[in-house]
Formats: sequence, C-alpha cells, structure tokens
Amino acid sequence: MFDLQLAQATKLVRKGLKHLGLPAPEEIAWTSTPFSGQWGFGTTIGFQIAAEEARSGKKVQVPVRAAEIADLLLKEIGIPQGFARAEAVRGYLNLYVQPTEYARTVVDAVLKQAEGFGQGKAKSERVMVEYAQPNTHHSFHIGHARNAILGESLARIVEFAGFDTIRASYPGDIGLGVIKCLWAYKRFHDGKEPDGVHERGQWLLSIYTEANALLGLDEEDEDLKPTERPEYEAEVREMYAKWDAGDPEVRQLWEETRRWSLDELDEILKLLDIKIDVFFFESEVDEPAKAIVEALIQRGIAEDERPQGGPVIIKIDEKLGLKKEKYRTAVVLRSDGTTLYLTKDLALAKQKFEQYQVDRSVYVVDVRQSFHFVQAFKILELWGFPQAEQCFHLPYGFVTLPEGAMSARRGNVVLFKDVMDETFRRVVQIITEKNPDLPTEQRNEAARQVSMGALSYAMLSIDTKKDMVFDWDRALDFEGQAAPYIQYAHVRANSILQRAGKLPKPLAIEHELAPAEVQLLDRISRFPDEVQRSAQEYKPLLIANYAFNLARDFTDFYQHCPVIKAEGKVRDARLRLTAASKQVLATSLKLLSIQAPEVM
RNA sequence: GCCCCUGUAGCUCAAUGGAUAGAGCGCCGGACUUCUAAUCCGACGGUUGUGCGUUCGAAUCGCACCAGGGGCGCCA
Repeated sequence: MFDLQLAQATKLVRKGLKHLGLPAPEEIAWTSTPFSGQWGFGTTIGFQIAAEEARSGKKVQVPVRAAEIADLLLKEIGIPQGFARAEAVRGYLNLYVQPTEYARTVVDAVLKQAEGFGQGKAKSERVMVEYAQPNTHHSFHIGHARNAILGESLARIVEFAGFDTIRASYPGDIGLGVIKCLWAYKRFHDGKEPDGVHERGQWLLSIYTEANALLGLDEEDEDLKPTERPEYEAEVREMYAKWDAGDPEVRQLWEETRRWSLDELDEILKLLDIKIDVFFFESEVDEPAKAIVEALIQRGIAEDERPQGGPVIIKIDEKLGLKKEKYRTAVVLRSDGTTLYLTKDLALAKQKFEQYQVDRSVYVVDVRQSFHFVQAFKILELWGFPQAEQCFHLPYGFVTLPEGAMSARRGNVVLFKDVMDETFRRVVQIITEKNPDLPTEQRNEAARQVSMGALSYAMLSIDTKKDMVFDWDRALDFEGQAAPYIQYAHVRANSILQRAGKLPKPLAIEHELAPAEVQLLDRISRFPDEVQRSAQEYKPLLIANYAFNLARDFTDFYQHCPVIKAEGKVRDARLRLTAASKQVLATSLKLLSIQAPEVM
C-alpha cells in the first residue's frame, strides 16, 4: 500500500548517496520494521555499501561503517515526503509513517474497495490448477480432502492475485483398481444398489476392499491368497480385456458405477464449495496418449523397443547429455501397447497448453509422485513446450492415521464425510452451550461454517511438504490457532457494527492511536502484498498465517480499545476500523475457502 | 547405490539472508456487573539434528555427516 511513498523515498536515497559520493546498490529494498506498535519500513543499504567497501579493499569494520553511512544518509535526506519520522539505528535506515494520516488512507481504501481490497491487477498469464483428482470406485477420504482444500485455496489465491484461473479436476476412472471393483460387484453383488449418494460411493469402496482381500493385496502376500485366487485373477483380466474392447455389458456396468462415484464427488465438492471448470477423465486421455507416443518416436525422443519385445522408453539423461543419472529412463508405453500414467499426463499437458492456452500449469498432487512430475516436465521440455518451465508440481505430504498409513485397498480409511459429520455434531453442541439463544436455523448454519472452516484451516495451516497425522482429538480442537478463532473475531466485529447501527462517513482521524490500533492498521495494509506473495509462491499457508495474525491483532484492539463506548470522532474512527477489519478478515478467510459467519 | 523431502520450545507448527527465533497446545497462576470468556493477561519453556564453510549478518545459502520419511523402465 505504500509503494508510492517508498518509491519516492528510494529516489531520495539514491540522490543522497550520489551527493555523498557513495555507490548505490542496484536494488534498494524496504521491509516492515519488526517493532510492534510502530508503523514503518527499513532498509539495509548501509550494510550493503559498507560490505562493498570492505570487499574493494578499504579497511572498514562493516557494522560500524554501516551505522555511519545510515547516519550520514539520514542527515542528507531528512524525512522523505509521506513519512513522519526517520531514524538511523545500527546501520538500518528506518522511515515511519504518520499513523493518523495513513490510518484514514488504509481504512477508506478497504471500505471503498470492499471485497476487492487486496485484489491484484489483472495479469496476462493464465494459470490452470489441477486438483481434486480422486479415483472413482473409491470414496473420498481425508487425504483427498487435503488435496481438494489445498487446491481450491490456491486457485482462489492466484485468481484474486490477478491471474486468469482455470480449475481442473482429473479423476482416475479406469485402471486395474476400477476393474477389480467391477469384478467383485458383478461376481458377488450383481444388481444391488444402496440408496443415497454417499452410501453408494462408500459401498463401492467396501467392494473394492473386498476385491483386494480376495485377490491378495500384493504379489508377496501369499498368506492371504484364497484357493480360488488364480480363477479370480483370470476373471479380472478377462474383464479388463472386455472393457478395453468396448464390451457393452462391462461398459454399461462401468458407466453406472462410475456415475455413482462421480455423483458422490459432486456432492463433496458442493460441500467444499468447489466449482471445477474442466473435468479431464483418465479414460478420455487414453487414446490421445497413444498418439503422443508415436509423435515422440517420430521426433527421436522416444525409443521403440517393441520389436525386441520391450516397451517404448525415453532415456531422458541420455537425451540431455547427462553423465550421471538424474532423470533416468521413463517408460511411456507398455510392451503390450497400453498407456501408462505418465503417457496420459503428457497427453493432458499438451491439451492444457494447446486447447486451454495455459501459461502456468500447477499440479496439486501427493508428494510421492514428485519424480513422476520431474520426468514429465523434462519430457515436455525435450518435446519443445516452453510452458514446461512454468509447470509446477505442488506436492503435499501424506495424511496418515495415528496407527499408520491409510489404505483404500485395505479398507482402513477415514472418510471425509464421516469427519465432517462428526465435526458438525461437535460444533452444534459447542454453539448450543456458548450461545443458547441462537435460533436453530442460524445455529446450524453457523455450525456448518465453523466445522468446515476448522477442517480446512487444519489442512492449510501446515506447510504442504509436511506429512499430517490425522488425529480426531486435534481435528476437533477448536481453540487457539484455528479457524474458529478467526471466525470469532469476525463475529465480534460484526456484533459491534450491528449494535452501532449505521457506519459513519469517511472522516479525518484525530485521536492519538493506541498501539493496538497501529498494529491492526499496519497488518491490514500488508494484505495486498501478502496475496501476491502467496500466489507467486503457491503457498496458501501464508494467507492462513496472515488471517490468524489479523484476527489476533483485531482481538487485541477489541480488548484494549472501546468502540461503541468511545465518543464522537474516536467512536466513528474505530467503527470504521472495525468495519475494515471485518472486511479483510472475511476476504482472507474466503481465500482459504472458509466462510465468515455473522454470528456463532 | 542414486535422487527428493523433513529435522526449530515437552507436543503440533510458524518465521522475505536482517534488528530480541515466534504462535498454539500442554503445565502453573490470574481476569467474566464490560462491544459475547470459542477470549484475554502473566509465568515456564531454545546450542534451530551435528560439524565445517560462504556472508557485514544464517533456522534460512553450500558441503559433509546423523536420524526419520518418500521415490528410482513397463502401478497410479
């Protein structure tokens, strides 16, 4: 928010340095001063210049010389326009704004722009975020939820930051797992169908688990092998072949059960307030993927070993002229001519670049697939797509249970729907205790917002790289650094505004601001920059942290500064500051895909 | 064997190469006649895995090592 003032200050500093006969560094950066309750910006150019002098042979002690330079510079430039105070401290040059003046600037800007405050200027680049890619014939568990929540938040952030944004989902609707499920259905449960969207989806998961139990979980697991297993396996293979050949009966069964899963996904996405723009299905990129293999062979990128009974491969290291193994060799087509995950992702990437004109392509996918994407992006580069450089895999750590990894195949998963329902029950209970007068309808609405928010925040407030242990007790802990704290701050702000009635018109702020007010204003003013940083680094965590800090600053203000009980212009100014805080709390929550309740 | 990620307070986690490494939880002690206590105030708690380096300045960058996790030609 202070770009203009800082740019002018930078100009002045350059002029001052020239006048002093000191070399100016290429970039002069300003960062917020770390002293709470003070509203200012500092630069470290004193250190940079002193260090440069030391390097060029002058005998100087850098910290001493840096302090000297800062002092000289301060005397030379005085107080730049737009600032109220300047100081040189141990080599730092700090500029402080006049709080009352900028308090008005910030508050008026927020209230004028409303939900648009913090929004970045439209950028020319288009970014596609791919997330919410669960397999069909499973059900949606908390691991999928981490993915979906992370992806949605990221999409909201990049969109708000100014990128043209497309939300894409890529469900895995075919593969051996799917066929196993179809087989078990056909063999043991033919014609059955439970009522209810979630019931059907979850039932498929149980059949999938059953199929894996009957077929053995993996090759080494001989103990689990039932006597009928060879026969079962043959049936599964046969079914896959039939699907491949387009057998009407198998296809019909596939279509129907696939629909059950997709209906459930649809339902979950609605609950998560996610609207996907483009659905890519794995079954639909199979054919284009085969064509791509031919193109890669033609271009001399891929090598066809099929004549020798092998697959089609790409020796990536060799193509790049690397001696040490790094990208290794990728298989892009099985020896039997069928495609692989990698092949399909290459086809999909091409489609994203060409059909959707995507400049930046972000993949929100589990960390264990990192190497897959390293290879895929490298192949796209070899293939000649300049967009390959702007492909980004946003990996997220695994969600495990306290007792170990979840496994859909083994059936020990925690379903997201169950977590949601339980969280909702708990929140209803808490609201009933804390706010017994709230009418049932409002209570349920608030409970919905708070319970979903708590889950989302838990997913977003940890660095994506880190694994998460899903613990019921912790997931249901709504105190401290959690969404309900932020939502509560929003509710408090709303309550004040409701009691006060009409919002006062813009006015000059004349009272001496309390440290809590300065801190809160400073925080609010940083929101636009924080949005940009979060978008550029693809890090929703930054907004999660910001929202909590803002809530804390507001709570501190609420604690120390009476609003309604204040008088005259102080009251009016604080009411406007309260309204601005409420707005930015709501916007930052929205970027996290969390709703801001009016009451709770 | 090679590659990637992680290691920060008892626990869960933050921290633009920058000023005194911060929160939450837990524990201990306090605050509701007040704009709602889902809150607040205070206390306790650190050799940022180890070592060496780069830098005026390192949790942050480099190298080596230790510990944990993940991955490495026809799974996704």
